[in-house]
Amino acid sequence: MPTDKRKSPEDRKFVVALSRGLEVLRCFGPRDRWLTNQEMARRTGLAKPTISRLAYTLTRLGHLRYSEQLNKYALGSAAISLGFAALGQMDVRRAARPFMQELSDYTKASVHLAVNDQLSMQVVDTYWNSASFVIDIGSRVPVATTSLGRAFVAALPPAERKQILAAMKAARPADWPTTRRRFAQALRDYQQYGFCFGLGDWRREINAVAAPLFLANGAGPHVIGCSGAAFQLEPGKLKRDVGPRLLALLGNVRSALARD
Amino acid sequence: MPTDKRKSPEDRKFVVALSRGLEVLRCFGPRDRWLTNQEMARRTGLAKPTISRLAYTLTRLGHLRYSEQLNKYALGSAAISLGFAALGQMDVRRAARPFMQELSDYTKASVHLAVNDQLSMQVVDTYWNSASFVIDIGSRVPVATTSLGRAFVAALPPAERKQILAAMKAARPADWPTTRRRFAQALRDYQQYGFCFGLGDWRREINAVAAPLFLANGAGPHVIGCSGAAFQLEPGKLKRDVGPRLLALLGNVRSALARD
DNA sequence: GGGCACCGTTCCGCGGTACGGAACGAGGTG
DNA sequence: CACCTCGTTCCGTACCGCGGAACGGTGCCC
Repeated sequence: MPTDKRKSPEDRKFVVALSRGLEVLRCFGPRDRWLTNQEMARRTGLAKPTISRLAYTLTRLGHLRYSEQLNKYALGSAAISLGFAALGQMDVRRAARPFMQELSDYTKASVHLAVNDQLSMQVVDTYWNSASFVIDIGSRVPVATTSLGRAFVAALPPAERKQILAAMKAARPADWPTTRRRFAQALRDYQQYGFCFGLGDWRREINAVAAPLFLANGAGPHVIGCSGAAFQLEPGKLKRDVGPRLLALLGNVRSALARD
Repeated sequence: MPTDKRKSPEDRKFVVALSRGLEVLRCFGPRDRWLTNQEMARRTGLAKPTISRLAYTLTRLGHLRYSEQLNKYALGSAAISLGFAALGQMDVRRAARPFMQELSDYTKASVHLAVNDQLSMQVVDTYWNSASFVIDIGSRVPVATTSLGRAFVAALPPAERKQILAAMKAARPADWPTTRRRFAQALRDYQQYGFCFGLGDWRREINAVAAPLFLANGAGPHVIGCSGAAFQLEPGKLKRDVGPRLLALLGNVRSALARD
């Protein structure tokens, strides 16, 4: 469902075997460390022998590893390594570090840097102070219900925004009415303030603000957000204090990036 | 060269297209953010049209992104996301955190957690105190010349050790005599002390110790190491103070992992 | 501005590769 | 011991990916 693996009308450029292999890697969520052949087949919709071959190939390349006793596969170190190669090239991360740390110090809450992947926001950097509430590096949070996701969607050009909203509708039809309303609000917030809110709808008692950061390098927008206990970050404070500081932070990051 | 992409005698299970696609992703090192079609072709040894198709596929899947004005490709957010999914499942990382922090506090040097990938060690977690010397998360260091790499190789079962040494010989024939000698020494160090040294041969004025950590989950050995300025970490101190503390750290991590 | 060199994409026919239904083998269970 | 489940292997065929060659675009130099 996520991407239409079926090649469009006459797409001879699309290499199906590669796409399928990556789809296999993708079915390892944070939840499931070990997957059986069968489970991968179910998730990807591919035939068992196909999975068997792809998994074999991925194992030989180090992207998966195999447990003899469990007869199950898990992600291997090559997969890690691949992601980190990508991470090392994110100079935003380096540039944003001191400012994120500073905001975290000021708010006593956690500050996150995230990028989008499918219907999740992938947290690639985190700062926190009191050990109150921690999303670690590597966590993924849903686009639909978090300030990070809303800021991302709000920042998207209309065409792409439509696409991702459609994907969300398809993924969770039951939640769509709520989702739709929340994103409409998020869009208004973004236009009015420059940032979006998440007030207890991802996790109760957690409030957050987030704002997008556009870079010159042609990547999708990155998002920086600040989240913490609801009693500590009431909506008023987010709107009048934390949000504006977040925008200032983004400005600082942009000029730090422009400098070098 | 790294892995023999050419299928062995009669390996009908190996999916070449998938392997090639991943090889394309692999050619993005920390150094090179943007690669042209041609450069990828050169590095992988594949024909231009092949690269073109693979890159197209990877771009559609979000693992690469394309700059219209540069006519170049860079790693995309899906690649990041993939790596982090793997990272999130490394509970070693969570378990080791407090102990690594502690060792870093004590030595005033940096402490690293790394996994192996091909001929590099991939640093997946870092702690440091004084801002003296920092290898960030995401860095890669060579197996050949670092304590991290030596500890990894020394910990390998003989058959695999032979393989990786052969790969290193093939990659840098000129350095082989030195490399060979150094690894022989590393092996002795490992047998005698349980850890290996890196004394200025990766970067001058940097000394380090590292030791492997075996886990029950069937993954290759992880490695934890401590590195810092040579004048601060003289060989004697590494051998008598830091090294033994490193071994204690490993013990703590193991029992922390066994607990839950 | 014309010519040239270079690079990336597209074309297209062939070769062989990846596909998946069916058979096989291995554990586990009643 | 028969039965079930799950993963791998077998194998013929369809068709997918391959790469040499042609094409179009861009920048450079004379």
